Amino acid sequence: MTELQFHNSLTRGKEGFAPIDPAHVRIYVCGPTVYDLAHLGNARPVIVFDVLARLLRRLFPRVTYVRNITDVDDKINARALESGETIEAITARTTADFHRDMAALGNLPPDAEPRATQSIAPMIALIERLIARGHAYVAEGHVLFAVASFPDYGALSGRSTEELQAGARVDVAPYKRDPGDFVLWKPSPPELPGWDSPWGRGRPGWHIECSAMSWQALGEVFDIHGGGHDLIFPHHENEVAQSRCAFGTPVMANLWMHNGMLRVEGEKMSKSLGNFLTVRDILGRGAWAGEAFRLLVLKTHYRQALDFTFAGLDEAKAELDDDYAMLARAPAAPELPAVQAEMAEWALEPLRDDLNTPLALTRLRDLRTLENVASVGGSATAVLHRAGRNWPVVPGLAAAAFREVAEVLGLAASEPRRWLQGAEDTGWIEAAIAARLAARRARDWAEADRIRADLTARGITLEDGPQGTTWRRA
RNA sequence: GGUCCGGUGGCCGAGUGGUCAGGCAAGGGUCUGCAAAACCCUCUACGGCGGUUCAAUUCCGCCCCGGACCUCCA
Repeated sequence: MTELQFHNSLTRGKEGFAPIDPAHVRIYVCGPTVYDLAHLGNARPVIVFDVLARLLRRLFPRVTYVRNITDVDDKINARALESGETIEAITARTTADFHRDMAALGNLPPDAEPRATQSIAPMIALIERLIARGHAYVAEGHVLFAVASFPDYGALSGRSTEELQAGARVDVAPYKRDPGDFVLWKPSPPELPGWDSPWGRGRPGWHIECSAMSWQALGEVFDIHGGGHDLIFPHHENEVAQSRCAFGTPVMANLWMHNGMLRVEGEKMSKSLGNFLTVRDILGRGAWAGEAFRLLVLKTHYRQALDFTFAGLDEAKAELDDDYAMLARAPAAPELPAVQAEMAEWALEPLRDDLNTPLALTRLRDLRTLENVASVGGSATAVLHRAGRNWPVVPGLAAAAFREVAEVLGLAASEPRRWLQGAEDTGWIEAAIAARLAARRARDWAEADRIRADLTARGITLEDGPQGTTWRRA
């Protein structure tokens, strides 16, 4: 059995994973800023860490997965100013949209979803602690983190303080002691959201919320912190500085996992390029699109850059069609729990090695082939050779293992018939099939073929099998 | 410019110091009244140049190409 190991951004290498509390794994992932519909780049970390959470739940007695909602941010303020909609309305609507979109991509909700606006008190407590310990200072109504007070600053992103200073932009606020110092708290004018604080009415800086919310939900030090690769600097670097300095701990989280960026048709996704795609845009292509996108994402290792293409989305749909066709014809699982468990473990094993979903998917496809061989006919030799096992080829067995593995990946969650045939009224199709059956019994092949051609023209594919004729939408 | 990550067959995409990735597409076959599905076969690649090694796509160096980040709201 492969040791459970993950790539740690902190050490830039793979490490064996052992939770601080073996009975309880604690994960924090940076969630969305709710000012607009989720785009494809937002969806990737949600899918990746959903699979991670599902895997860990299978391996450990208890998992707490926390993903925040950032509902105080200047992007939100700007949006409210230009649209006239209230901040509360924007964040409430966008949060609901986010939940709906993520569910449509097959993601389970996190165990806790704290909101920044409901975590102001712990943020203030944290900032007070940082000031008391000499890691933060007040200047012109702002509270700033003093980078120079934290020797390990830059360790996560792999930058020295000198490099950071050299890279500092020209406009450094004059009240900063050091160009790298960042805002913990800033003053708010009356027209912007604000909370009373020891430093006057104000609002939090970007980074402090995650330190506060992870602390509240998971404690001073926890197991895994995740997010997009672009968050390593400055966001995560600053989180680490805040949390470690506030609590005097050697780490904030033991393991830092970052997913690669998503591109669209070979280009960076941006509004100016006109290739900005929201999750909604994808979902609008059909009932199949959410799951197909999920598969597309999982086909690439999470740390690699992912190039989204519509051709790739269609290919993912075609693969799911075949998965569901197999599931639809597979009989109930035979009573061979030990073999079934072995098959599932074999397919799931790559996930233990830094969440290698592409390899797990390859093995999932091998389980599909195994089931097809068992229930339709063919040779299992190649698959059994790859697996290095001599599993019995019994109808229903590999399909049961397939379902088990697919559940960890959050795939194949739909009812097969529904996926293949849709939800609309299908009486006319059944009638046509009956008419064709009558023609075939009468050996009237011309009429039988005419009926099939007619159905084909309407996007219905017929499949004659030993149990009669079934159909699916093309 | 700095730091980091990549370059695999028509496309996507794992992995490995030497005997199999896989998927999609394409071609051929088995099966089928004809089909579809399924299964089988074919297509045998690892950016360039050096180096280490009995052996490198896999390790090392250099180069080329691509991408990410380089802060407090552009």
